[in-house]
Amino acid sequence: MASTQIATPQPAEVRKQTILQRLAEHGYRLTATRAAIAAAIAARPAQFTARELVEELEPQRIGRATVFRALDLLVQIGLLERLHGDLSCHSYTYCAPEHHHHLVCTSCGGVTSVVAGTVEREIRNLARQANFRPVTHHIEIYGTCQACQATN
Amino acid sequence: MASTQIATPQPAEVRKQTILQRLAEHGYRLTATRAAIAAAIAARPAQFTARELVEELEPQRIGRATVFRALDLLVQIGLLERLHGDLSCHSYTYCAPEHHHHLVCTSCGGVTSVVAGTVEREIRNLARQANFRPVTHHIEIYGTCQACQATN
DNA sequence: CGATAGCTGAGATTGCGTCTCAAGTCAACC
DNA sequence: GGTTGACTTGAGACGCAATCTCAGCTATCG
Repeated sequence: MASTQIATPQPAEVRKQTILQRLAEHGYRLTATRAAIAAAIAARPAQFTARELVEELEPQRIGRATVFRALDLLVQIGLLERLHGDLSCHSYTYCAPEHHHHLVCTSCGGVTSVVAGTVEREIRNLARQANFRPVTHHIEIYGTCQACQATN
Repeated sequence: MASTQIATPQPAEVRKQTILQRLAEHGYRLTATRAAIAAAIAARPAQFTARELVEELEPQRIGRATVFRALDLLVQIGLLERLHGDLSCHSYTYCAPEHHHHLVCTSCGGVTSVVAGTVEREIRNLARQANFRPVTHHIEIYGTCQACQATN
């Protein structure tokens, strides 16, 4: 097994079903509202903000509070992750539950997840040299994805 | 030169002077208000929030807006950096302008800056494998610093 | 010293995110 | 197939950080 894996994105329908299944597994009820939220999240190509989701779902009479509750739930379950862009506070991205990092394209906004064993090892080395006991870490790499490199 | 360097903190007075000098270099005026803000920032041991700074400076009749303007300025110049804790949105930390990463102690809140050549290299490798052209990246490592390990 | 561009503070304003609570709905159990 | 109880929801109020505005002030330069 290579130390670096690039996650292949799932189609929207699969993602929606995954979200609903995971909610059920964790003992949450399957409601029409949650299905609508799951569909909206699954349909988004990459990262999105809470605000966007709220605006998209408002015409369907789904309240702000409900959207925020659902986002929190999904972050907790591990199906969404918060990203920390420098400008707007945080955005969310759908992702697999294992530990991984993000390649964020500043041109198209696309997010690719990678599992990076080598980097993990170096992080641990680094912390040890500073007598620091690492618990968790965030790595976000900003740049240009292959598709956007081609079009520019 | 080792690939990993742990930055040694400067005394507060030096930091304050550095801030004022940098502002002048960038063509900004040196005012009593900015000196007070610089002193307040320099006196803080580690990371701090905008709110803390505002509260500290309010009794001196320094307005909210002014503090935020100063923070933005210093981030732009590269003397402050925004950190992204998971809970409260962002906090600031004083830091040297070169590229580096942070070891954030979740117990005492202390921030240590490290320059990590090896990790940088692995990041580039990782991006190359994904056909991604990296421009910048953030690495934040959360855990327990040496002092806090001892007291627990 | 005088002019002016930059800086400042107070308060209004915006907007994200949270809280509350009554009403609605799912799911388990009979 | 009903009943029950706990979970879920929407609307609006709310709290709070951050931004905006604008009139007055001041550092800097000539």
